[in-house]
Amino acid sequence: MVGIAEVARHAGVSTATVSRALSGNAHVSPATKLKVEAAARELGYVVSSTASSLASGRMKNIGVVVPVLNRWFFTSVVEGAQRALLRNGYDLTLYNLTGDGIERQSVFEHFLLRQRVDAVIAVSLELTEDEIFRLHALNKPLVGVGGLIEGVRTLAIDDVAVARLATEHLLSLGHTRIAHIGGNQHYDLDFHLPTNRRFGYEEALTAAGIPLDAELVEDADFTIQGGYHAAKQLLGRPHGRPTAIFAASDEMAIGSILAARDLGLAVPRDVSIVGIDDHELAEFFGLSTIAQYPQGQGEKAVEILLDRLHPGQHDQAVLNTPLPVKLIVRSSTARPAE
Amino acid sequence: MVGIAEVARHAGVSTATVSRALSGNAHVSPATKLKVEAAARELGYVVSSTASSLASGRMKNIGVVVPVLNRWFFTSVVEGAQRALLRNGYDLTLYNLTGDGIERQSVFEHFLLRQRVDAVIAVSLELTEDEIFRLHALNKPLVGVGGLIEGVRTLAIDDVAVARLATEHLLSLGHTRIAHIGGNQHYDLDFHLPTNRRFGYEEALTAAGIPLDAELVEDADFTIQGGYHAAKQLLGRPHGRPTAIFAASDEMAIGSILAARDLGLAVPRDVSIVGIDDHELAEFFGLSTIAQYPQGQGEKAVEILLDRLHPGQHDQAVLNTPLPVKLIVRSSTARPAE
DNA sequence: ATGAAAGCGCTAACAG
DNA sequence: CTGTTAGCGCTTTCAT
Repeated sequence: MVGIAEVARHAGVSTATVSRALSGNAHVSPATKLKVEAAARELGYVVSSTASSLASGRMKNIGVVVPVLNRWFFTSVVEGAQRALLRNGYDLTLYNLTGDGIERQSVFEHFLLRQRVDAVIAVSLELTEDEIFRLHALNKPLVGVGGLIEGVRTLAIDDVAVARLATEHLLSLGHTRIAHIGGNQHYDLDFHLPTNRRFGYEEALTAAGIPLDAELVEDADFTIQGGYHAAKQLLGRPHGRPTAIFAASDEMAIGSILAARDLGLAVPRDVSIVGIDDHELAEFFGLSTIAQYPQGQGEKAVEILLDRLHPGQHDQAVLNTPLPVKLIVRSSTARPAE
Repeated sequence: MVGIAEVARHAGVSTATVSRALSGNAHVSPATKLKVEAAARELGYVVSSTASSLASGRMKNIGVVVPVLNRWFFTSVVEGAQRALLRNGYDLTLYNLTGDGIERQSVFEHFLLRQRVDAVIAVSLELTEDEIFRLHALNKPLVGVGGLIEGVRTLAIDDVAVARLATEHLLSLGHTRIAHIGGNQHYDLDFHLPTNRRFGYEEALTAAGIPLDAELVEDADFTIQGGYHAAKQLLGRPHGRPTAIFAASDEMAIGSILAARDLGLAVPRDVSIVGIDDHELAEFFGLSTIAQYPQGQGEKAVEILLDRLHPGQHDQAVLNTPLPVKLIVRSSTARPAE
């Protein structure tokens, strides 16, 4: 393995200069910089990250903690974060907490502590007090995505507002019997998200002068299957079938579309359906939805972290932009039939 | 940050002994081992991975390279690998090659070279010669999952055999007009997989004495949407509609089920459909399929790598077991109507 | 079984 | 702007 000393010799400078020239952490005359870069390239030199980290205290690596990976939202956030990190020369160490609990515990008690990461992104984690304590004890920049963490800057769309918007879309079309499929209390990825979306739904109805009806609310687990079964309950009832459903996620909304079809109901003629996410399948199913952009959220989380790690090199305006959301009207929503 | 010296002082031993006691890399008397562990726990000592790596040359970290993350197969492999790694005290550094090409190049030319990983898992990558050369030049244990790499041990199901099995399932039910939806040549994640599955399909038909019919083969991109459109072509034709479809992936099979429904055809009465994967949605759609177990593939890849890193501590029998696959018959396949 | 001490390869004062 | 040099915190000979 070719080391810094060899590069220094070839370039006719000291190792310190090589380090400076290659890392850009100090001024080096353009001429020597070129010489050094040429020597490095020629020899195929790549800095040893362990040696560099040990000496500098910088890891050029950030940890991303997710509760599960196999969900569109989480993988999208990770993809976005990865892209932004790669651009900046950072590695991404993934910690997936799925499993029997031992994994989870060891991540917090061991893995995150061994000085491997400069910062961490916590995605939609519902954390215990102890876990939050441990995260803060790392004393490293920390940002949450999609789920709030006590005392931590978190990137998340305004769930109440988004749910209100989705419901208002249905109201504006003339619907008054609007059902809601939300998460149940035991949906453990994030406790508040389902509750907030339900609030938004209720707020919109109340503002429109429509009384709440507990019969029109079903719980599900944020999957297509869950949405399917919940929608069957809602749409299969003999009296007072809703003319529209607002599902708290696109996957549940897609399940609802499939349930309606299986019951012989046409979407949107017999029932309008709207979701939240703009999931990759939303377009295929013609689903009207409120888009959120998880890849962008992942990228932004990285930018915030890098700004804390290297202050002053980033555009504060960008860092403080609120997260975009957008109503996308496709063919799953329409005025109710007479 | 509490260091090894402090632990040594508390335990009344040398730093060398602490290192040995905690890493298990050499014999330490049970008594002192206990003392050291107690001191470490009490002080909340966790070894600095950078210092440890620099001194030992071991990173306790493996790199996982994927072409995209947001697909069931890839995330499943990563989840499996992650679990196995966590159990063994290893970190997982993720490299997602999705993007404009710069990312990809920098992963091979820079990231993998900086001595961060002890080994790498390459998932379903179609690599250029140069990339393969670079991977080998790392001189590190390397295993492929799902896509073969020149000169590298690769975990992959036997695509030809699996496709044959799926086709034979349909044949055994009495189908003779069996269509196939496979990947097109430009499906760039892995060039051979679609081809091999098509071979298996053709082999089974030929063995059954059924002539091949190019009209019954459609290309798609391995997505639900792609499968939907391909199936519409197949099932919408006025003459010679197939009575069964073998799709090279569950996502395409699910698309086919949706296409059949949209055409007013009942599954399996009017058309039988079988896929490959046992995707998380397969059960919901009642899809008959050949299951492969990507999580298990990820775990196994890790075990093979760890065996190379620490020879002799692993069960060779397990390492050499072929990858399991299994025909799962649900409600999307049946005898053809008279 | 344990201790002393020499690095691992690089970065960052400090000096010039 | 560049060179000299002292660590970064741990592992591993080499002794004992």
